[in-house]
Amino acid sequence: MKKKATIYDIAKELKITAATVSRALNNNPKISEKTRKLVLETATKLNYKQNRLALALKSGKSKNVGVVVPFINKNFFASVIRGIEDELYPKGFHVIISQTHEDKDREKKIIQNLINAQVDGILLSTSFTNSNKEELRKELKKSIPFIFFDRVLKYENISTITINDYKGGFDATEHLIKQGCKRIAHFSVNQDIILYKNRFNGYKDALKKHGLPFKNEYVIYLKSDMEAGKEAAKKLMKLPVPPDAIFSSTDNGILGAVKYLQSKSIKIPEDFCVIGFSNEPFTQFLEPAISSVDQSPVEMGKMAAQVFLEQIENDQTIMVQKDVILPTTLIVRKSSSKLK
Amino acid sequence: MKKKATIYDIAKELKITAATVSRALNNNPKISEKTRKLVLETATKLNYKQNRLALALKSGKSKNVGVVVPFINKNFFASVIRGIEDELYPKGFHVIISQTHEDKDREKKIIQNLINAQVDGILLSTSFTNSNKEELRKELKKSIPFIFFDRVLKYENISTITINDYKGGFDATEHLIKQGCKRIAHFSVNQDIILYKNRFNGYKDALKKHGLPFKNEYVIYLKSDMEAGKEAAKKLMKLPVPPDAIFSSTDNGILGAVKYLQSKSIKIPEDFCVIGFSNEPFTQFLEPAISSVDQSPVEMGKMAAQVFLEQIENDQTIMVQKDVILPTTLIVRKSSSKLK
DNA sequence: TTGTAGGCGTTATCAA
DNA sequence: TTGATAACGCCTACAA
Repeated sequence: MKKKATIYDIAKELKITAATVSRALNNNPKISEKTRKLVLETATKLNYKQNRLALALKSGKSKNVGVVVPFINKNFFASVIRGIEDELYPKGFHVIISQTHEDKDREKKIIQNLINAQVDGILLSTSFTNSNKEELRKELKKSIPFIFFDRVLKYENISTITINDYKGGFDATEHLIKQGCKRIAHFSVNQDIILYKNRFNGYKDALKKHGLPFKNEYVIYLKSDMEAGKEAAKKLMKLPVPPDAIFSSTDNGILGAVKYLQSKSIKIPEDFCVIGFSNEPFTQFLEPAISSVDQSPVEMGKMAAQVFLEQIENDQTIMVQKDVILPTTLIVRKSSSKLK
Repeated sequence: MKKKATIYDIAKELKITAATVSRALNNNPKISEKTRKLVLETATKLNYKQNRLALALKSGKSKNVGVVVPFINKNFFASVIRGIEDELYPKGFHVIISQTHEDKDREKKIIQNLINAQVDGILLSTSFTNSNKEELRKELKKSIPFIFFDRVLKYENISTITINDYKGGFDATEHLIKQGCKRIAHFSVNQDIILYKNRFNGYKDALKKHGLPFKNEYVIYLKSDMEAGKEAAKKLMKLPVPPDAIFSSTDNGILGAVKYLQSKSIKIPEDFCVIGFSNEPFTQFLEPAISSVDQSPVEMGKMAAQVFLEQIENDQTIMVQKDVILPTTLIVRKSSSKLK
């Protein structure tokens, strides 16, 4: 358990000074080949490793970025992080992850902690609702780039990466209409999170475009889990005029609905069409396979990382806001394929 | 984009010295109430944040830990990381994640990078095979704790967290036998990864215990994906005497097998029983729901974190090796429920 | 080409 | 109770 070697150890060994060692290690041109070679040899001999902490303190750049998500063990977020890490690792950045547990206070604390740790930027998908927007603003008035992805809040000078939730909702709904569905219900979630509102608006506008009436009783707000989906489907099917299709803003919700409908021997897609959102892995394995809207989460992560890198590079200039909207892809599977 | 405040800024503001400010901020008893209050007020006024980097350099403790996995967007690893972060965050640690992409060279480099970044410990699930054991040893001879989880290599003084893969394999196989299956096949993976070998051995011993013959042609080595599972099942069913059950070391493998069997109108579980390993979320949603062996990945992460914390605390004493073996849980679902 | 010296932000030791 | 100073490991003017 011996102490780690420093440039001073190398210097002492060679009877030169630490500055020279530093230069040799950093390929500084102003140094003789002999010394460079000698230093390099001694470095490996002593098993020297550069202390990134010292460098970070000196340079003011930690080469760490913070990524903040509600939970990491959710396929969507894990995939975004995959994209971020894939993109940032080759540039020498380390990715620090933190989970908010959907807790506002925890989120705030996490952001402060990351700032204290001198991360070079923070990429986050918020648990905050708009009501907390003002409170969060203070934290964001820092000298590092913040980038929101997926669950975003709009602030001046803060970049965002989202998917086109509106179009995703619109396309999914229009697809159901084109399959001949006439009474399309919608599962939504907390409207404080803007992306759910956007999907909802896409749904409404698709109905309008095709002359279908919007009915309040066909819209249900539920948590994103299977049990809630079952309950919601049950409620819908008890209506005097039940729907003949559901567009759900979450795959978990539609999963519950499918299970409920199957338990009532309602045939999908013949009698009832469904489509979810997120294209979770399980949707393709079910029988029937469930149509869904793909969000390409890995791409989202890469894009967030790229925007971050851009902002880092232009640090001389003004921090420029950039709002990237990624396209969605409608994945049509059996659950909504009524027509041949 | 103003510069961050330091304790010197506070000191200057109050016409005292930085040392005093430091003491006030750290609740050092040797300080007057007045000064403490004044410092605290000025700190918030100037929006002072402690620079963890400087502290880390000074103390030699970065309060960061590295977590190394093949890919983060795989449910199992994401869940382990969830457990790790949940456990470590309250203790003030940040979790840095890196992905090896199953690439040995990349893994080695990642470990070096993390050490350079002065992490206080590294928790990893390796991509190395035993053939690379010696090469990796050098990296591990450092002054920080290393902890292997799930995919482990055994070294002296390095702790490991695994599940009881042997018993998981044994229980799964025995369960199939008790359901009346007589010709049980096995899907395995790369035998260089010890956990697959252990599951395999559990399978063999269960057969032996119940007097069933072990047949080499019933064992197939495949990659963990659906397509490979389909192929493997096809191969098995073309045998002169095809099996009547499969115990697979991966859920993805068994998923492919189920799809193939269903395409051939073979009834599960009536005519054929299957059981997987890992209890991936999708297994419970399929029709039929697939039996599997649960590995409680979140628990594994928590345990890995706890072992790390123990080793950090005892840093005065010898680093003591600890091999934790977590229990598996057999999850019986329809796919292997032949008996009523 | 190499050495000297200062500083990044903290804390700890010793003096006052 | 407070101040002065050194140290953590590295880099970079500036000087030699």
